[in-house]
Amino acid sequence: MSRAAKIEDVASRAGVSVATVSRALRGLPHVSQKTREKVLRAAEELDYRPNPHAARLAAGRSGAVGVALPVLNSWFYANVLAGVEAVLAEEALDMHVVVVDGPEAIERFIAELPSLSKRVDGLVICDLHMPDQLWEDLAGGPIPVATIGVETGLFDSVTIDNVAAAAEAVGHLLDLGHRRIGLIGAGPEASADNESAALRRRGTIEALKARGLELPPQLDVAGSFSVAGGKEAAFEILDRAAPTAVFCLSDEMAIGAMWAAGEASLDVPRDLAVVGFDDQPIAEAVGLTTVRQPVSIMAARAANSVLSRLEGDEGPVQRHVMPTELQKRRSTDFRHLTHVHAHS
Amino acid sequence: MSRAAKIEDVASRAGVSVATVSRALRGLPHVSQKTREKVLRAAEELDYRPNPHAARLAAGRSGAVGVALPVLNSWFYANVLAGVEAVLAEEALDMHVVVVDGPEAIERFIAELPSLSKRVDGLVICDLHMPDQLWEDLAGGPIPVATIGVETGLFDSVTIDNVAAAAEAVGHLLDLGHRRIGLIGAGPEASADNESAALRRRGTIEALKARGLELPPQLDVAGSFSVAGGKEAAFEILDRAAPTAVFCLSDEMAIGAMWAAGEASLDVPRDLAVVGFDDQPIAEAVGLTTVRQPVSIMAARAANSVLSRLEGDEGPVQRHVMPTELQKRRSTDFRHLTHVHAHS
DNA sequence: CCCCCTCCGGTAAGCGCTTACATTCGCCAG
DNA sequence: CTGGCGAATGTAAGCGCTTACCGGAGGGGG
Repeated sequence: MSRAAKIEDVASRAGVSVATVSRALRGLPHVSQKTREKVLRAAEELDYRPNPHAARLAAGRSGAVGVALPVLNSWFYANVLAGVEAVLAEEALDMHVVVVDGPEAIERFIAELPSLSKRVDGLVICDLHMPDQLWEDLAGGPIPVATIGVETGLFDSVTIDNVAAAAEAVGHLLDLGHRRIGLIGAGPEASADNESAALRRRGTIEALKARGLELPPQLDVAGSFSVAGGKEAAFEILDRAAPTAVFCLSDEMAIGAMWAAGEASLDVPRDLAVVGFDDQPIAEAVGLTTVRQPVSIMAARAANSVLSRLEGDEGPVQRHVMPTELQKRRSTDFRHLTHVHAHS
Repeated sequence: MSRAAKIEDVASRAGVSVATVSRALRGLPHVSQKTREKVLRAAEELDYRPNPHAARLAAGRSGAVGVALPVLNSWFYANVLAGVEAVLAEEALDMHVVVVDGPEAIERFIAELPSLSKRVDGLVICDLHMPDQLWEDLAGGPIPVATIGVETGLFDSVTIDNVAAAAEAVGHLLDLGHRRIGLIGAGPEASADNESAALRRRGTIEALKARGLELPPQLDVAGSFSVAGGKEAAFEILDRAAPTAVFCLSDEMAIGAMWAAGEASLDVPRDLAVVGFDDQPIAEAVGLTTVRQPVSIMAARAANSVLSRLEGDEGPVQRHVMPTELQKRRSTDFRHLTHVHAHS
């Protein structure tokens, strides 16, 4: 295998200068049709591949877009990634994944931001929380950014109305007659690092208040966004407050809660109604009532925002608020409840 | 914001040459302790960040590792990604994700391979199938590769014993007395694009044969590796051959099959036993018997293989075959017939 | 006291592109 | 026929870093 061809090789084979090759290969103007074909043929024959690093160095662009998210192996974030990937692939852009989990990773992310800005042309940031000052620094930086799940006012964002979505979910439970409703996934301290959770908690509280109810501390527990986390939190809440329903901030947690209910010999939904959040495919399979959010569409929209900024769009910051929809299923099916809660 | 500092700025501020700065910053020898400190201080003061593209161009290394996989939003691949990411993050390497789904994406992947080789230093390839010739080309290429789920003999690989794992799963069903066992996820044509599925199918057939049984075509159906795919395939198989058990090649499919059973008013496991593959957390939550494979450990191992090759390890090709373990749960529990929650 | 060897550190030549600017080439109006 | 004017192409200066190679400075043995 001879060493890889460089632009110079193509140039001499096509009998033109490197500048012409560069222009021809990138479809720039000021190249005659004939020359362009000659160049393309030469490149083809040599199986020429431009060296991306050289191109990036010279042009100052990197041909890559970064995606920052807190974890990879949850349904939600995997789908965010998939959504972003789909649009980047379309544009032949590289996808650079950065996982920012936990405080010290955020620390590192922040420290590396200037460096990151040099290696990607744009950035999609999902559910990351950092001081306002740093967002502003980012906004002052060289690359366009779009956020998912966070609203800074500085960048294009795509979010859902977490408050309303949670209120709808909890309202559904209230309509069914539930009065002791547990919330799993936020906890009183929520907001520091999980804005969505905090907002959903607020929606929950508002829905309760609208009926003259409160969210007592023992029905308001945090927990990791996983099956195990949901299970654990559910056990805790069942133990402390005997709720008739729980609203879990992710489907994984909800499934964990259903698991816990089963282990506690509680029937879902008769003894415990469960509502989740996300509507991953498994939710429908197990009959879980949940809030659907259009994850990959949201991700795609964020990616597209970055792309259009990259293409020079200087318009005002766009805030996309995507629709959510409560999917009512067996886990809250009122027909199982009529007898039990008829007059509560 | 003044323009970003370059190495030259650091050099003059520290009163040394750029060469010394480069050496000092990268921890190379031939720099006295005193000089190194001086340089580090200058770099710190200027908030200097090396331009990765320049570094890569000059050094020929890219500081990034690629990960190629067929999809992002399935539990298995999301965990592969997470596993790889964890080790790359440790080494401060960038992760470059390439999704290769479907024939024309493979086509494109192959076409872009030479180019990809220039932008990453190494590559982890997961469950990709392409002609031997191309694997050999890759092996002749400049970057180390490790594979997950495929065994080429040319690269370090990490796999599981799919045949044995499937045989164990099916053996379990046979031990329970099942005789009409459906297989979902492979199908008679398997192998073209999904080697793992083909091997698991072989294991299934072998286990059956060991008991003098066969896998009739109507019990041997393909299907997409998703909840919906599993559901659909299950309906088909239930309709055509009334099995007493199904072995699904992923947990998602198994959950889809359980869903289908429910819709067909069949009790799991009484009327239909279900076995999955992967053992994602949800499997335990829903009591699904399944084959556990250590996904993120496998991914991490593959990533580490690439890293050690990158560090110059020239040893012989390593083939890691990771252990699997059948997790027996309610979905195949014959005792379930009498005790509804006889499960820990 | 001189020489050679070892460390440090500096000089400068790239790495393979992009692009501002210069140059050439047609072609048409005068 | 010739000057002029775009369009096409070439020239060459970087982009910011790495590294081969070279010189200089100590230090110890002869």
